[in-house]
Amino acid sequence: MQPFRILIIDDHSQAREGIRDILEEYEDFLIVGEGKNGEEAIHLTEELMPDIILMDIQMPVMDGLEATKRIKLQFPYVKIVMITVSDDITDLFDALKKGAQGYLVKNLQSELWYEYLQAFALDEVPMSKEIAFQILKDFVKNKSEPAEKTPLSAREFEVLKLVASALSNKEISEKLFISEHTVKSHLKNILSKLHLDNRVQLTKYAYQQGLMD
Amino acid sequence: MQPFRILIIDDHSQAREGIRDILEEYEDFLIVGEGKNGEEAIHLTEELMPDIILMDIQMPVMDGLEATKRIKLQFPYVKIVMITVSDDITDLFDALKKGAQGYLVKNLQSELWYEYLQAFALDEVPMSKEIAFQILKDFVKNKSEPAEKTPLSAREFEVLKLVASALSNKEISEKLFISEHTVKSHLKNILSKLHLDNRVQLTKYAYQQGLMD
DNA sequence: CAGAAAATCACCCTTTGGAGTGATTTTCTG
DNA sequence: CAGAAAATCACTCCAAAGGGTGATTTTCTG
Repeated sequence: MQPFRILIIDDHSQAREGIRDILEEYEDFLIVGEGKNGEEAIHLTEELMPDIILMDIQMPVMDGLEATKRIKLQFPYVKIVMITVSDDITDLFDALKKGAQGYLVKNLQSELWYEYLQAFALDEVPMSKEIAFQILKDFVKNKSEPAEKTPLSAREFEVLKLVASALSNKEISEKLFISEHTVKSHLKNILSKLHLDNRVQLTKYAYQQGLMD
Repeated sequence: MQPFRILIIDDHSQAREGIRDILEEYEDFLIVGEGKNGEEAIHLTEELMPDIILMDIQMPVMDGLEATKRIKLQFPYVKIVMITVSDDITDLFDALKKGAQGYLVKNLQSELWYEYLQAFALDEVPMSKEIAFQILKDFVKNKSEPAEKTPLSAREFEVLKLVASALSNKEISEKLFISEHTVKSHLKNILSKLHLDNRVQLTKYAYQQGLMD
């Protein structure tokens, strides 16, 4: 089996080194190139045809989000994982909207990097449930008023998961010891926040985002 | 009190071993013989006079259903429990019609095997529909492999994927150039075949089974 | 070709879901 | 503590979904 060809894009050379050190330990990953901004990312992608691009979000010249959007337009089959320091969670949603398939926090332990990328390369995980959940939770905790992109509350997230588990409103109400009215109310808010129309779309969303087991 | 004398009939030696391993832990069960097809089952029954026969359904030479029918003709007081891998639900009903008093799914936890056989041997359980129903329900819930007997047609699979894409029946009907009635009809059949209740469960199923992109 | 299986459509009826609106209580947080 | 956010509940209305039953046409297959 051939190794997965990986391209690293980050403006900090130490960051690139760190990632390289982590991944070089594993034979099934081959780092085929490195770049330090979005423009280089595009050129290197054309040139090297990597399987996976690890892309920093904040970069000079052209940032990771813009580069992701353009690369996905030209090479939709390339997988792009955004990397970032753990603070700027909100950018993740933009990243996903622009076409990134995954998301990694820089200061993750190296084994987790490997585990995650391994699964990611094999299409097993769109984005791990834990990471997604963690991000959402952090997001709820840290961010207070992004006004436009309102995060789900913990309770709403709970309801979300039960809906996507294919429970009816009635079943959810019994499980949470609240009235069916309340479940409907939560669901209404969830759908509104996520810009979805019904529970089937929500279920699809939950699974695609890797929020479920 | 004497142990119950048990005869195991299964064409797979590992299966027999598995069952033996489970039952040997309990003193009130004694395995008096083993056979690998229906013919052997008949001979061994004449020879050994077991109290209970655990009989696989699918076997070469003579299958478990036929063997059950003949043995019950000759030795009506012998109790026969059909054992089977979890897939072939419909065969179980045939087994009951042919005279089997009970059945067990192979990949049941060992404690349940014991509990069930224990009750069975003591005539505490007249092999009622309750158990059948219970086991069926459990096993539909836990082990939801699509039954081989009823695979989805290509069209049904097409509808399945559209449903799990979160399209409404109306949208699906427009996409496929058929009436909404027909979509409902397909969906009804799909849900029935997969033992699901609604489109949300189907969506969950589709994603969990990796049927979606 | 004939029978079986699949696909198509129709109608009825009940349950569930979702939008809209509004209100009260609880919890969090500066 | 006070105000904000979240959680709770209630009610109406209409659309969507799903079960049951049955029928016709098309396609597959021995």
